[in-house]
Amino acid sequence: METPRGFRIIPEYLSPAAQAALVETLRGIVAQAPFFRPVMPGNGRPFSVEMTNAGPLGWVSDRAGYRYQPMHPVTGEAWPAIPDSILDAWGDLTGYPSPPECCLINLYRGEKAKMGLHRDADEEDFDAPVLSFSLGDTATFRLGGATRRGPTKAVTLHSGTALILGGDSRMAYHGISKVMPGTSRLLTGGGRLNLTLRRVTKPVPGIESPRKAVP
DNA sequence: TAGTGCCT
DNA sequence: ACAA
Repeated sequence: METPRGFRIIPEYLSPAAQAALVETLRGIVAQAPFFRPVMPGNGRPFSVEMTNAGPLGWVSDRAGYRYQPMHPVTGEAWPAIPDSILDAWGDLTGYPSPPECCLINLYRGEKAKMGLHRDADEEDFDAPVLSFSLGDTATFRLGGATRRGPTKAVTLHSGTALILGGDSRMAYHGISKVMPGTSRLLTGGGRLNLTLRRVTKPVPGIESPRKAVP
């Protein structure tokens, strides 16, 4: 298949030291917002991955549907803040003028943990790219096209790899078809973490919303 | 249809 | 393909 122009993959974007530091930060986030297992809308079938979020809005799924919401579905607490290092990476890699509002954290444990073909379509803003980072065990990512059926391309994601779905690939179907247990020692107890950053609401025109004051 | 489970 |  022809690779879309807005699709970018940056192997080793995060150094081993940066990965270790990020995992440490994520430990704090997970302590505040524990992983939960979402279920499918309607039939209530459980996901094979566990999830939590950081940022003003978190992505959740339950029998009622997919949505973004400001609180953890189990604890009712607000999501923790997105780490500064991740916000910096968003600016660096996307150049998008507004910050991401959701950092979805997916945990893949064991051979059965997968993510079927889907597309990120619950946002209001489809202009912003989707940025994601891989941590821990190596995985096979599949990139499809504009429909759920049709050919897909396999992309291997190692720990530290950054991936961007932007432009003509923003609405492409994609998923994780396989995770190879034991291929990384980054996470205690093994497994794979994926961080997905998204802008959810449309930025208000004229507001650049920098998070650091300009001296 | 962000699900599983066959089959080729 | 499935079946809600």
